Amino acid sequence: MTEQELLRRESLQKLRDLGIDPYPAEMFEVTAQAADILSNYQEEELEDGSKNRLNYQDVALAGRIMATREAGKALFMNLQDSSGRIQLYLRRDELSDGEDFTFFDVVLKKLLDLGDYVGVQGYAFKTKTGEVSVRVLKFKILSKSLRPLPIVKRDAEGNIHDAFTDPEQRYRMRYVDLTVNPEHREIFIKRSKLIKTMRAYLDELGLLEVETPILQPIHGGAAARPFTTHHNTLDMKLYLRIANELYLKRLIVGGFDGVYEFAKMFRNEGMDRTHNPEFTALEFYVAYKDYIWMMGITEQMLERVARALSPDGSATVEAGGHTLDFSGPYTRLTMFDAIKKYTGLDVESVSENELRAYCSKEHIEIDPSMGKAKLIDEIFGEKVEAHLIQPTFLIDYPVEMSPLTKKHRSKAGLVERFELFVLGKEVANAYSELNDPIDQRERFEDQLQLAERGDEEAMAMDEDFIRALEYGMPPTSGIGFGIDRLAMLFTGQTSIQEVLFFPQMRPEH
RNA sequence: GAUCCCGUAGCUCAGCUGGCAGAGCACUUGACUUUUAAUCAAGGUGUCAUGGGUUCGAAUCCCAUCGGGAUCACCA
Repeated sequence: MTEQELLRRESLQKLRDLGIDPYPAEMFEVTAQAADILSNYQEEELEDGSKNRLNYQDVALAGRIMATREAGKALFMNLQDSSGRIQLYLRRDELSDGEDFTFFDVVLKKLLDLGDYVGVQGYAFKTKTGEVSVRVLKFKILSKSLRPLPIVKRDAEGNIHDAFTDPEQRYRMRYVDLTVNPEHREIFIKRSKLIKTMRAYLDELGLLEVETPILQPIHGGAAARPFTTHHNTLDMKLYLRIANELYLKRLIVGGFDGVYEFAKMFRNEGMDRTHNPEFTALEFYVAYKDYIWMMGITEQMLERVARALSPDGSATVEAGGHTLDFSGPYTRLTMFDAIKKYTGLDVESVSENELRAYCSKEHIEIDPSMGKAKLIDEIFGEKVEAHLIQPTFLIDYPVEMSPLTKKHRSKAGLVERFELFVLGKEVANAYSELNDPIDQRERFEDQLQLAERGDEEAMAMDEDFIRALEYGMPPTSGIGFGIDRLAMLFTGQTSIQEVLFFPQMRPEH
């Protein structure tokens, strides 16, 4: 243990010796928050120049002590609660029992440490320098802190000194990060608001929030490598879901007109600043709609999110050096037109071999297992994606890349699918869902062939899903949003770890 | 998975042409009844990530390992 930890344990024992419980059991009733008092405290000046305090004259607050400034027989502290920080002013004569100054001189000045949780009762006032503070008449220790917090100081110009910045420590000890870096709290509050706004919108649309299995016997609905686990009683292999799409569509088969799920997905793939092994998706499916309807819904929903998260209610977001405008309608570009626009290449009229030649010339990595559709996707990823800064719908994908999507109503070889790109990144993926069970079986069979060709991510046949479609699924449109990506976008973060409370880390020791 | 950078006090960091382990904040002791990066006086911080090597001597140079970050590859 370090010197400071030993000292804190000694303080703990001394408190007990004085008959003070450092971890009392009974609740402490809080009647006010720091931010409320700071923004709403009022006083009036009387004719004789004295002040008449108008509100918060009997308040109880609780939180952590984050700074102390001793001034002889007076003491200033900064108390931090979940709303912010407020200054406390304590006087020895007001916190002592007659001539016994033990509580002030020993407990408050010696045994109290930064980071301790305390509860105080008193009244709001303004100090000589004009700072709204709480004059403390009763003071109670609620929980003793045994480790020193990093001390982050902010000077009069707002410059931060000795910030707690090491990403490794911030992620491993997020509780410390959240305590000392209020700007990081804000990211998570915004994330929560993002999800709340989306949920409210979907509820208004009349969709039903549902939950579907995380442990799945077949990992369907996306192209990705799964985590595997084992159920002892059933003695069978199970997969952590890589997607929930096939389950949500079963619910549409079952007669729900619209369902949504905020779902943790698990993918056993690489980790970097935009990928965590577990991540959150919002998926929703609505009967009797198509992908064109879904584009309109997406525009409405994201515009509402942008306005809810921006301080002034505007639909624009500053991120990655751009001002992103989420008010619809967004640009709609077919995949082939997008490639033509940014490369001049007309992928529709060229052969697979010509595409291979183009990729070699442009140093785009390809392998023999790739078909024409995959080559087009590679070219798109290399040459187009990064240009799609403002929200853009990319529509009408080759059928081979989209085994769960309905064939295009008028364009042969394509499907009714769109992906939404913002800041060069995909944030949503939507289709008119394939509901023809015979076609769906053929698509799964094509996937099996891809698997035999060496594609590790090809989808597996799901007989029960086919059976469900055979009973009949209404025409349906569905979409999936990457919630972490959206959170990054709307909070201006470039690393997924900054929008996850507990990003995946290697073991510490 | 590959490449590069980083790891020194509780926190932020300096020290790296090899020669006694450093600063600010935090902490300890004392002064101060409206301070606020409080101030003033005095004081102690340590497995220099871990293990090995070179050397009279290693925080410093070399090798390996662990952890993190950035870039690339794969993916959402």
